[in-house]
Amino acid sequence: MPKRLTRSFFNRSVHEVAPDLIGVTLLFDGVGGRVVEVEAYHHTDPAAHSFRGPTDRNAVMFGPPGYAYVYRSYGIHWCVNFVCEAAGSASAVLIRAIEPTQGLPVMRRRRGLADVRLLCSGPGRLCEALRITDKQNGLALDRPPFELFARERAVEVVAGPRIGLTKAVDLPWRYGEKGSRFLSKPFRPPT
DNA sequence: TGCCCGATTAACT
DNA sequence: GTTAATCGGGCAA
Repeated sequence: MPKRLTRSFFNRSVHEVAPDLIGVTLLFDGVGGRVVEVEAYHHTDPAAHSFRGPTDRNAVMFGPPGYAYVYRSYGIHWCVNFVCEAAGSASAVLIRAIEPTQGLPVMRRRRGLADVRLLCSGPGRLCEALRITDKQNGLALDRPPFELFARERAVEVVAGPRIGLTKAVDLPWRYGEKGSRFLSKPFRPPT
């Protein structure tokens, strides 16, 4: 039986937590799968929502670690982050892609798609498949409806630049499972 | 109050 | 490769 992650998993540097999340199983109401792609954001990072200080929207990022920060992207999609480090450090990991393992029929229905590779391969896509919205903003990650299970086998993690940014575009703070078919975009192989 | 624009996605050419 | 969709946050005035 896989081991559940506790909230203390997140009470570390966001740059340790982010790669450690690859291979972790994330379920929401029993639906989800293995995390295969994430990005790290830190309050000193110009691309982070917390960079300019606390606001109504990013308040959860300034709270204690182990909670979900959900925001609206482009007025259309929802994206979910896991808050890390000590309260007030305002750092978080954006969950960008999941390899679906649990609840495939309901995810297909919500997404209106049959192709398993497109169900959760992107931050907006996975929130639609798991039905995560702003109603989940601020929820604890170690309590239902969230469930997190430690990885059961080793995974090979690769890093690269984050996606879709106009600031701090070169920081290599995107992490993913090497060779996964469920990434939102492939990682460029080292030259 | 007004204006610009984004941690995206899908549907184009 | 390019672009529309769509709207709240954040900042200037």
